[in-house]
Amino acid sequence: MSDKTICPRFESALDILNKRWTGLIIFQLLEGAQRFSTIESVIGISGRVLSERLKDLEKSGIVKREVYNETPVRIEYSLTEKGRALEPVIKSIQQWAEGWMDGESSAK
Amino acid sequence: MSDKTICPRFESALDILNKRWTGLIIFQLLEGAQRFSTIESVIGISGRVLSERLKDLEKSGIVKREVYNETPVRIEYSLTEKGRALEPVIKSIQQWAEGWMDGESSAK
DNA sequence: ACACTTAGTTACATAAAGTAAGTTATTTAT
DNA sequence: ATAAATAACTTACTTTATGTAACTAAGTGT
Repeated sequence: MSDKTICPRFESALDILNKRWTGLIIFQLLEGAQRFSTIESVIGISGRVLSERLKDLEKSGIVKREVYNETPVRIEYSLTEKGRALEPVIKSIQQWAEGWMDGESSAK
Repeated sequence: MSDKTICPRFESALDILNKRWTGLIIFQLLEGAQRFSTIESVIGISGRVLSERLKDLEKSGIVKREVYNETPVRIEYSLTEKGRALEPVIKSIQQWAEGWMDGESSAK
């Protein structure tokens, strides 16, 4: 009731995007549908958190989960239209990174 | 030595941007230089974390800290050129948010 | 001396993320 | 038939990050 918020939509967008790993997951899925274990090993996230993030992203309509009954089962995650609409965001971060980051040294 | 990274610059950019509060702090500073207590109350971050974030952002050259010896002392934080270069990123998030988020319901 | 203001910091509590082993279901190997 | 393998998770437990609230330092005003 006293939650003053400077820009509600922007802030709820950040609630999603500003979580650890979300950016990389979306970046990775922009390459196309991928399975759990691929994402896990490519971006180096733990299975526990990847599972959690994918559920969050599915719930917010950014990611779609599809089951293929092959053997062993294949489950693929891909971006929805809403998710693909994030491409300009990712691209703008990339452009900034190319212009201003020096690959090596950084915060951490 | 085994840290496979899909895009080093992009990932180090995310190391900074993808931290909680960083997006909002930059959004807020795009309005102009501001003091600690203003940022703290406007975005609703705790002093402990704000202090930590501002130091990180200063270290990565995104934010500049300036001391004015008035009384009581006034300290202003503002964006450097590198920081202002993030405006397109913030704008693209805003555009996405306007097109795809519905102000209210969202991931918690 | 005492209170007030800004800009922090410190100590402690809670929440989020990392690690590694376990689960379920199905298939292939022995 | 039993054992091992694989994918996609989940569970239990540890470590790290964030939140809360009280406290410090320096300068002014009363």
